[in-house]
Amino acid sequence: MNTFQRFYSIIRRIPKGRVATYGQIAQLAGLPRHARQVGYALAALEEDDVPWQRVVNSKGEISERAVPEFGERQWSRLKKEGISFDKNGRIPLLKFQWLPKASKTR
DNA sequence: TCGGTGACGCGTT
DNA sequence: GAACGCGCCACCG
Repeated sequence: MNTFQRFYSIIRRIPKGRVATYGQIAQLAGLPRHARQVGYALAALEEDDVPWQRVVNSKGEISERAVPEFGERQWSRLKKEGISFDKNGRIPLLKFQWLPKASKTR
């Protein structure tokens, strides 16, 4: 299993209505400080079986990228999952961040 | 092999 | 809080 797939498997565990940060994904994958690689992995993502929209940066914002169109799609998907944004366009992590240990089931 | 780039994050100023 | 600097590493020319 390569690095990317490790990240993908973690991301697939994020429950609907919750979000996780890049750094968090890296840490859960056993690779602390590899947040950047997580972003790179998502950029190279093709499959649609990974809830990439649930991954945001440490400030709770949707990271900017080459094609703004994807950012808007991410925003609408999260909105549809019940996640709300504050007036700064950020997600209140204290309320929506996924906490693996707190979420039972293994 | 080398250097630039990139969905990032954290400590320092 | 904003601006910097640096660590990290896969990918590409």
